[in-house]
Amino acid sequence: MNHVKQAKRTTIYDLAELAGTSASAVSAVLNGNWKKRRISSQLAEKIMKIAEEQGYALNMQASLLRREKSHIIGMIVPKYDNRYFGSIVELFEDMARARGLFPIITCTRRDPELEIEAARTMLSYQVECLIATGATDPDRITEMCAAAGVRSLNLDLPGALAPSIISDNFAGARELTRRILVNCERRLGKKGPLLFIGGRGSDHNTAERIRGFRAAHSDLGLAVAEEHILACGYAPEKAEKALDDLALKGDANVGGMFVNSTISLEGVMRWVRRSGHLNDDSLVLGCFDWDPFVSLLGNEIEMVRQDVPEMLKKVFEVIESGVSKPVVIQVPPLIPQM
Amino acid sequence: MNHVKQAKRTTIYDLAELAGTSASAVSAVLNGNWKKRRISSQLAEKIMKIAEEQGYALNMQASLLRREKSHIIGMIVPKYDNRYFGSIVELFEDMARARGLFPIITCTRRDPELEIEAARTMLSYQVECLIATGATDPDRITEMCAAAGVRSLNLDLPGALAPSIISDNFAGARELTRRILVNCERRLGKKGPLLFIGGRGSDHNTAERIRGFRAAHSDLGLAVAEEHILACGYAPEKAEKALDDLALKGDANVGGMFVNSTISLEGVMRWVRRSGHLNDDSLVLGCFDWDPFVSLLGNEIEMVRQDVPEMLKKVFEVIESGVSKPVVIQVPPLIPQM
DNA sequence: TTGAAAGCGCTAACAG
DNA sequence: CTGTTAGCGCTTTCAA
Repeated sequence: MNHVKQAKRTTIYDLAELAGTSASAVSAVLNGNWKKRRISSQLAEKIMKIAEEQGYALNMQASLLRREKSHIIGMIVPKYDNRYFGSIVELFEDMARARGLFPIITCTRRDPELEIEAARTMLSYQVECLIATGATDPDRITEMCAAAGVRSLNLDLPGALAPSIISDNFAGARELTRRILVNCERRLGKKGPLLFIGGRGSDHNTAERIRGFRAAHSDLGLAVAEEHILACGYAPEKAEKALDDLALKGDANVGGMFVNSTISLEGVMRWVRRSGHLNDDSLVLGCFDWDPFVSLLGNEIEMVRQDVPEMLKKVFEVIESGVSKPVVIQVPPLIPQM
Repeated sequence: MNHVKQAKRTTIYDLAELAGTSASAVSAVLNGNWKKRRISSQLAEKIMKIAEEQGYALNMQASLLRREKSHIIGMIVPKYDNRYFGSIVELFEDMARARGLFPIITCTRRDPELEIEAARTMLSYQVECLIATGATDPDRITEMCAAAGVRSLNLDLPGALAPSIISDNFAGARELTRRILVNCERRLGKKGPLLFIGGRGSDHNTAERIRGFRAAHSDLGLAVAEEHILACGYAPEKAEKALDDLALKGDANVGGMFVNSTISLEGVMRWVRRSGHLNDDSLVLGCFDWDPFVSLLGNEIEMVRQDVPEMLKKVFEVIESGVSKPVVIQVPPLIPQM
């Protein structure tokens, strides 16, 4: 093992010279397709040994330039601050590698400009496929990709121009709402109506969840007041403020809440603690999202967990099937036994 | 905007032909260094317009192959399942981009094999610098990088061969322990001794935190029993089981605990809830880590938050200064006012 | 069983 | 002010 700092990296030409052979032989051996070329195993071993000794590392840029396929797969993701996106990224990397692909991921902080900047960069890196997770403007990304002849997919939030894999937000929200209502009756003796809080009314998922929320109410003959739907955004402070505003209007005597994400739940819980509803069963909560600490919060908060493994399974199925029509695949979320 | 699916991507030669000029002019214009070449702004604008129309995207592989520097910076990170690593990744991407670097990040699940596999791949992609975050075997990575003439840095967990930026675990743990002891006295009327739980005894951070834990006890003339140091690993189940075992030995009458991470805290809290210490102030906790839900758990859990912005600032300072000696830079963690 | 050579798309001298 | 040219390191025919 030599530790000489080399100004220039070792190339296959260096190895060829050391082995007394040619660059093409070295290339073939190092790529493992040397039986096809019927290179003597003697030469092959010699080359491998020398490569090892020299600490040779392939120059992927050169390799990729010459090759037709890059085997790079890209993903853009909005945030790393919750378990949902964290598990998407972790599992995506795993599954991509298992398929011989090289995953590159970038976080765009829900910033539309950054999203398309990131997409452009990924295209420069010759991604073969780009997955836009929770993108604010997925169709713009799809258009960019299409122009470069690259396929794209939407995950979590759907787009109109590419295949989309999303949770079944309507069914999940309806069932979650139903459970919160049941818990209300059991614990408070009265059935709702509930408050909906968190998320953006403009995003598809939130709209679908509100629809499910309404459906569950009307299933039981309950009416939902317009002012009890608070799609105030995702940030904790926004949820906290929305509840303060509601309380100021003297209208905070709801028995239960449907919270649209753990991030919003953070704000809700801060408000709850502040306003003295702590742990006394007087507030019945449900959250369309999952985090291990939530079940330890002590309010028996019902959770809906999006089925990340199944969603990613579908993602790779779509990629491998070659489908690029704008279908929407809905994956049922997981709801623990009641 | 043409939406024709092109089998072949547009190159600078295509653009040059369309603009009636040469590839080098196109290259210069697209790279922004055309005033150096004193290309007429007329030509420049024409080229840019055509590039736009054609949806041209640079082939980074070709560009990088020719250029001397890749401007790619790599990071490996153990997990995405907690706020600490999540914020490291998010901020790292930001800071890298702000410096004109392209960040590539990969998650290695605390798997030593995956770590070096990932490092090797990043080297193939010509990273100029590799940051090993919380690596189980940082020195092996440093050696690989050194052999390829690439600089490397350790973050969160130190190594012996490259600069390391880590939290001041000793001081942080000592202060956290002191606070837990004060809380014990205030809430329970007795001062410790405490239990230490979570982490691996073999990792530097855990060892330093145990040292700080011990120091805070001896500052107050308290002794720490060997069997009250439970470096049982990070997984929640391991913490839960360790506490069960301790309780079985009839030795669970500790007044307070120092929990080594939010991941371990998850297991601790499950055990607490199960064993009936819920919310009754009979258990005083502190956690060397931060998560917004922890402050909502209701046990007044003291937290130490690692100073991610400051740590990453140091990382880039070291990179930019060109230092590659194995120094260890310790960043004080943040502890909220008492 | 092996080597020579072309060329992937781009950049940077250098020569006008 | 602009074009020609020589590679970057690798893969892959093709010829021997």
